[in-house]
Amino acid sequence: MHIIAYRFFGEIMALAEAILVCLTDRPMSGYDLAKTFDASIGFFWRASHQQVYRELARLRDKGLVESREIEQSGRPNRIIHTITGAGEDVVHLWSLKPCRMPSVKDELLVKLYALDNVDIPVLHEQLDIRLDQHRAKLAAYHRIKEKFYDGQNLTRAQKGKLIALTMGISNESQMVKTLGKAITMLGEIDE
Amino acid sequence: MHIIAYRFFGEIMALAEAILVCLTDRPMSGYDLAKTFDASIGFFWRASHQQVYRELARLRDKGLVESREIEQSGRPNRIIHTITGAGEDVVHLWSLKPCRMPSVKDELLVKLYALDNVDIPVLHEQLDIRLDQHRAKLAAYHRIKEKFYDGQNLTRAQKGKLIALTMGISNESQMVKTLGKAITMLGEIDE
DNA sequence: AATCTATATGCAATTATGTGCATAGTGGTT
DNA sequence: AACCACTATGCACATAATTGCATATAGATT
Repeated sequence: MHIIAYRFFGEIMALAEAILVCLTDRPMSGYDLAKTFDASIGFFWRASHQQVYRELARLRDKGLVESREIEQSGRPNRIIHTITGAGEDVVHLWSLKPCRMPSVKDELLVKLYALDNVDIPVLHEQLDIRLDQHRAKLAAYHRIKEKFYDGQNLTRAQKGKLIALTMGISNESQMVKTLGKAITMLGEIDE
Repeated sequence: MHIIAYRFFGEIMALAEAILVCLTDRPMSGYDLAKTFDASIGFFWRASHQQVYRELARLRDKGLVESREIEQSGRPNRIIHTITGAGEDVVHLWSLKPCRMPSVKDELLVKLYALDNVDIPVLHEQLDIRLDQHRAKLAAYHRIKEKFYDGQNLTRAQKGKLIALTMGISNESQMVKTLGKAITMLGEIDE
């Protein structure tokens, strides 16, 4: 019966679950959520503010979150969303389902693959830019780790976030190394 | 004028470019392309066979590929697609455009992030499954590298594919290591 | 005085992706 | 003899994501 209910809610929509997960921590407005997706959980699942607002409307329609408006003067009223019992059930059922492999889509690698049809100096620049982006991401991860997860007495919830963050750090530092190698290899071709 | 032409063709559609890139190598049928997306170029840009056929129809409409039918008996006729001059121009213009960062979407990391709302033994299994998937991918990359790119006299086109493949190998072996570490960290929480 | 940044919400239109289905013969396995 | 995998193409529908826009005010900077 649970499974039928889950089917009814639609099969594959991990954005919904990512939002619900954020709301298990504390009730939030769409704006708060959008900021969260620009930072912490966004490291593992990217979403724009439009996506967040649209998904919140759907979650409200399905009764997975409850929303109440907070009066404000000067700016639009805040709408605070709270996860419901049904929402928590959905999160739990989702946690039991197998994970899909993340879908790979990297233009930079396609350009390397297509080296013979590509402007090489420009590609070189693009690799440098990407290297900087990964370095920046790595630095941001490190800052967060030191700020929030460097203590000894971490809750289980914090430990989970730390594991995810640690994976992010490993992957980013690997990307930095690998891009350096790719730039070297590309340089050797130029000669 | 070139830029206007490019705008006209639609801004961001790297699937189109990935297909065109494949066709610079040799003319191919949709079936061949779909297989290529299951293997080589698909390591860097995933696409299903439906996506490939749909995109081929669009490329034909825009005059970026030319298609001719080959009679076959027993099974549907093969339709062989050849890249046009306009198609080659699009590839070259695309190579000059900055690359977007690949969008991160990994359910497994979201589940780690959401550790407190997740079934831990099931998550453990899911991590093991993912580990196997990355090991399999790594093995596949190695097989291809040894089979096609281990010689000394590589063309420039082959060298590009080798760089991309090398990055793939680095990333996958990193994922294998990191997942191992994550599984260990998760185990320590159980205690 | 004008511009920029942050707060706060959301629609409309387009593009991209995924799922299920339909067709149809050949050759190999159980 | 029945079933499955491979070859080969593609439609229809549904869901997801991106881009551009729209509104509105406070406070800080130039």
